[in-house]
Amino acid sequence: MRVASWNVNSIKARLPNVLDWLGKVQPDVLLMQEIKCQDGDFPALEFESLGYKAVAHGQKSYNGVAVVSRLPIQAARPVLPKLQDSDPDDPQARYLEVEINGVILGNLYLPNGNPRPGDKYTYKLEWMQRLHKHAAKLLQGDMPFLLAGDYNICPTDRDLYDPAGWAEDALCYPDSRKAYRAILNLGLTESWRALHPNIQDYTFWDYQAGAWFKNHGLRIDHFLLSPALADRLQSCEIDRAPRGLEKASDHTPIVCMIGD
DNA sequence: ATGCCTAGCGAGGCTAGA
Repeated sequence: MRVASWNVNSIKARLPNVLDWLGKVQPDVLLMQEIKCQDGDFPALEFESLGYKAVAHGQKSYNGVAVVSRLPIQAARPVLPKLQDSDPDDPQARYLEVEINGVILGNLYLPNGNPRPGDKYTYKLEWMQRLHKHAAKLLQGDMPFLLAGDYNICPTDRDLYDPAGWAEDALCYPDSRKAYRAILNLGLTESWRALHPNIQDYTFWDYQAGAWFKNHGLRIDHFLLSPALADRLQSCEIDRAPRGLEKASDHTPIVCMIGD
């Protein structure tokens, strides 16, 4: 099963690019983040014409996640559980979990968290606690799973072009990295780094200041695999090509090959 | 170092992203 993740930065603005890429790369499943539309406005028919069924969990203007799959989607759960039942519901559409081929795929758009400190950073850390708790629960179950998407976490100083300049940013700040490592330390495998221990690459380049041209990027999109799924991991590659096209998203796709 | 881009909303210049 070939599974890809891509923060598309608006599915309406990116539809031709995404459809072209699907036709070329032919993943079985694509997890998308920042679709920036409500469920009813998601262009499901265009994906169906390529043989992909779509499930969207969106909201007006911001955020939003969606899964398209050419394998049957056996279940879909558009919610990351709260820490406490008494906590208020999260109005932001950032998580959509599906079951495909006996695998749970959690598609996530983790909060950016800037400016830090502040309410947005507090929300980021709370959201990561929720993800941590949910990962621990999934590990107690029988199904292999992955948690993939835009983590808005740059795991180490090797994962960006200018560590000193970004040290205080919510993507790199020690508390952010610590919360991310705590999730990994439950026993999950970050697929790209596991297979590429010694190279530097990125998944995001800002639109501004010639960041793409200068290769000023960050690696913030990740696949975290449960132990059973990590055993089946065959490859994981960042596909830079879409970032260089016209009307590109500021993120580029990452693709995992999972054996049967 | 961040708003030099880009997108949404909606109709002018805000918010948001990383």
